[in-house]
Amino acid sequence: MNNKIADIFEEVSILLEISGENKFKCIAYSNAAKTIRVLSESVEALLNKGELQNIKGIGKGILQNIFEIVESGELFFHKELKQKFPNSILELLKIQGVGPKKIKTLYDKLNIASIDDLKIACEKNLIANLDGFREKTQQNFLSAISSLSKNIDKHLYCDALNSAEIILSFLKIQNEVEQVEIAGSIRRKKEIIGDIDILVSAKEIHREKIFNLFTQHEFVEKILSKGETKSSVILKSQIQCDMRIVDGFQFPFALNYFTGSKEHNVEMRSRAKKNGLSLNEYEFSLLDKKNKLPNCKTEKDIYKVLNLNYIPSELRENFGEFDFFENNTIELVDETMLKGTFHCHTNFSDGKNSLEDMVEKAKSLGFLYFGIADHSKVAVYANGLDEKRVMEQHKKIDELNFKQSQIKILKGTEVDILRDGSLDFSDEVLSKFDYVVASIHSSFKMSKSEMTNRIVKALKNKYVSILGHPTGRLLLERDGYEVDMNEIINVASDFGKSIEINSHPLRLDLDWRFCRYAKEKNVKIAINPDAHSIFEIENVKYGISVARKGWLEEKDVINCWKLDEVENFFSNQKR
DNA sequence: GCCGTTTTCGGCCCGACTGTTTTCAGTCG
Repeated sequence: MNNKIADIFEEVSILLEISGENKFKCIAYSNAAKTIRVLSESVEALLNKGELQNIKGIGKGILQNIFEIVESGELFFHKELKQKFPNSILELLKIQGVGPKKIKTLYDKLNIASIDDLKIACEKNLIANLDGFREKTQQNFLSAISSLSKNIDKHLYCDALNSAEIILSFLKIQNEVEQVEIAGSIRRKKEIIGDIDILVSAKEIHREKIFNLFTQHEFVEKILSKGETKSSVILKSQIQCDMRIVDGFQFPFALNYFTGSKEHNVEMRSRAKKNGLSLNEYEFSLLDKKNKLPNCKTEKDIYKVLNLNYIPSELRENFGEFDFFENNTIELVDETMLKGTFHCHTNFSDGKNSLEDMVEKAKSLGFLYFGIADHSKVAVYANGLDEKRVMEQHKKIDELNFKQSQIKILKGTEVDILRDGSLDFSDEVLSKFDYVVASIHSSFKMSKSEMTNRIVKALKNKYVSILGHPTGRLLLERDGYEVDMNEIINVASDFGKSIEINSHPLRLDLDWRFCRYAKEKNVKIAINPDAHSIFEIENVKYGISVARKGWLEEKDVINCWKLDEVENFFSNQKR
């Protein structure tokens, strides 16, 4: 229900904008949608308890609307708005340079209500004759429509990071560049990245040269815009990259601003105002001339002026960080804290490398323990192990453990959760492993409640230690299966089970948005690479990013624990 | 439509860039 209400409010917000409504009314609906989407309790429950109206951003009008949707399943006001325009009209927003105002004009004057309509109108040269539109705008529309079909507006975090790091190293060696940092959603470690933001500080006389070096570099495919402080390009990797250059003293302000998120910035500026200051991307300025202008050399100083402790970039989503950092700080988990991992495949099933090679790689990464979890027998496509081959693998692991003591190899399995929630090995076989990762690899299309029950049943098996990739999503490729993640976390909490953050760049599943709830419920997290080769073991770094973004600390992540603590955790689960 | 440590009305974050204009509206982040 929460998502349904959020969807409706989001659409209302956009449709009101297209209708030319007061923009703050639109923002109010959009804010309400965002607030409702991230509630950890259902709207119905909050409504029953009479607590819904206490939530910031939900006033009298929105509350009435929520009540109507809960009661009748729809919102009359929303239906009425929708009837004013064809359904397809919202897709026009996907086009770069098209916003609500242009949509209104295009619809009123030329009856354009879809991307196809717009393309045809451009090709017929109809746009260039509209008031406020000319030839250039028409060309831009056509080019934006063609990039849309190339899907260049969304990228995996790892791909965007790789491209960004190439640019970063190029800029770092330029003499004219004083400071350079990756900002934007990469710095916030979002799982999906729209574009790359690079921030540079340099003397004004050098700016033009740096912009030229950047835009004329061989990694650039196309220049989108070039101004005095900002330049945008499309890279050969098909990712848009924006670069800004500011003065040295402006750098912390600009870094903070261009890291975002937008929602975080809005709150920063509103807090500045309450402190008699105005904040922009370059500096603080005084609203009340009687005050003294604060001196800020770092981002930490900026937060301090606003009576906040330093907020790590990953947490800047206006997701509760402002309340928390007024009086608290947090030391987020980081890569140096990892002592091992639990979900790696070998060539016993569908991994590319041998047990020995995988263990050697784990040693080289400084791990103290290393869990093997090959597929179970039903995963025929992945050469899953039957009971006999499990025993062979266990024998091999015992031998390797006997031969060396630098790293402890743990015996695990990634057992399939079958359609009915039972597991692919009997309890007797499961009892022979040090730990068990249980995952779904089949029958994705079940109803939300069936899928939730399926996973809950598996979690209740006393031999299950860790729930693997809890939604099965493949980012930008396949949505996860429908599942009530709050309920899964509740059950994991009741039964002392761990949930995996699968660190494969395509998965990053558990999603960071649920980590904080898991932490609240004392559900421990395992950061697992799901490695199918020695190189993929290093993917744990992406899992660390998710964990940081999900507010997790060393104590919340079992891979950060000592070997005996981990072994105790697993054996206690079986009691 | 929401909100309040200058409260029940009058604000609501702020600036760069583009493309259209000839001073600015729209979009974007």
